[in-house]
Amino acid sequence: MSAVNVTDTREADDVVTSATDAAVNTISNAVSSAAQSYHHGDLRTALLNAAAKRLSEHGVDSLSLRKLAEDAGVSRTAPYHHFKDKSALLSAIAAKGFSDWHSTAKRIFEQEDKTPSARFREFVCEYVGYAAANPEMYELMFGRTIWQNNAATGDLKDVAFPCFQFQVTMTKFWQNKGLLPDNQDALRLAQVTWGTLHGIARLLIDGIYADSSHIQEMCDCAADLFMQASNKV
Amino acid sequence: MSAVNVTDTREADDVVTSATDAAVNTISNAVSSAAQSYHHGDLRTALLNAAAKRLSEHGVDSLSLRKLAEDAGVSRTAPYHHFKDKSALLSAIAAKGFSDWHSTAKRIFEQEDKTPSARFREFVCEYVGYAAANPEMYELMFGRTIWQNNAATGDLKDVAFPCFQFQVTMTKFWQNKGLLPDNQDALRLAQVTWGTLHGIARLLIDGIYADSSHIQEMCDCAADLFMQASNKV
DNA sequence: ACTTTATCTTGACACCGTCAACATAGCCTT
DNA sequence: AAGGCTATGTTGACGGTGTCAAGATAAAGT
Repeated sequence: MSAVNVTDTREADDVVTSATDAAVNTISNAVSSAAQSYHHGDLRTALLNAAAKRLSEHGVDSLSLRKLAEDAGVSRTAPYHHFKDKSALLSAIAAKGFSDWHSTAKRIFEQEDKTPSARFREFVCEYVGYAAANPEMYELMFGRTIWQNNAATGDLKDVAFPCFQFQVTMTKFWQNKGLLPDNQDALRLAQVTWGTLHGIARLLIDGIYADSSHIQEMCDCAADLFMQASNKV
Repeated sequence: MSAVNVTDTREADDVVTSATDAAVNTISNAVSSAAQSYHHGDLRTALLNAAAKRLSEHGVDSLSLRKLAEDAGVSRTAPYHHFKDKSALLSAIAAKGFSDWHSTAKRIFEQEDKTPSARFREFVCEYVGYAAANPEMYELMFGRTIWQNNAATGDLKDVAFPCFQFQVTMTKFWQNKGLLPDNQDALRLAQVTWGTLHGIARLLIDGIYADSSHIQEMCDCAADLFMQASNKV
């Protein structure tokens, strides 16, 4: 009865292919661990992958748990065994984004062969460029969807805060190198410089009074502005 | 049959108060023009008022057409006779926000009795202060909800663009007064300075690595930064 | 072998935006 | 004044959403 029941519930409308599917499963199980038996095998990552795909292709707004479940070939409520709710799933995606960005930032910052000034300029461009190139991911990472009401998961904070903190570290370095004014508190200055990049990114992403064809000019202008401010009178 | 039908559909469960309601209507009609007859009288503004209230109290996310309709004492689909869709209603609210902000900005900018420097500093504080004091309205005005996919109404653009343009006008003025570096293109500089304010505002509103207790310090830091940049070497 | 536990399933509920079809009432024309 | 036009209201219905509850299944531990 049990075997019949499985076929009934999952493939009642397609008995022919079920045998084939089973065979494929055996192979793909060994290779990619993507099972199609009653228990999925690695639904969590399957959901995250599907979400990342949908996110970049159709935007954060059209991300529904039900669609993701369908993508993963699983019933609507299955995701709830891996994520507390939708917000938790979004947080998990954003966490990966922060992790990636943190690496990128570090890589740029630690290029010993380039002058601090060049690295600073590159960082500005890369930041805005990343946002413009991955608008939906940026929106998710730095948008209210996740952060409002302190809805962020503990896991997310664990990844995001070091990322924020790094901004302060870099700011201090640039202050020491004379690229940024050292008559300002490092934390405030970090908030303001980051705010500038964040603001430009958001204006670009949301299409408010800024066009992607002007990214380079805007970044240059911002970098000039900051570095000019450090040239004492 | 018609009178009976009205009572049936609208107050079938409360025949007792219907007479009282009618009496009240006669009065309130003369005074506040808020009718409760079959035709509401001024549903459009009633909806906008209800929306503004809900917006500030419960946030943009919990704004549903159905709730607004209920607030206005009207059926779910009635709003569709006044707004094409939900987005149009949100645009209308945002339009009022832009109109208000534009006035505020002008008022600050045109204070002849204060020095340009003082006005600049005040503008920075007022901008961020407005955002922090009206987070939901700010989110609506400058958030992706309205602007993404070029979904903004023509009416909205008509109000918002002059508001954006004013930012450039002010920037030029401050450049002329030597408060902002004049070796930068006014449009770019306006985008960057505005971006800074926008970014700070968003970080504050979304609660990302910035706390409302530091608003003043952050504004001062930003203003210092910009004005320092104009002091040539 | 038995039980526990993790995982997945269907069913159900309360929302939501929106369309279609119909009802009402105020206004305009004749 | 009578009759129709149009603006504005109404209910009904559809497909979509997140989420809970209760039951089915399989794997893992005893």
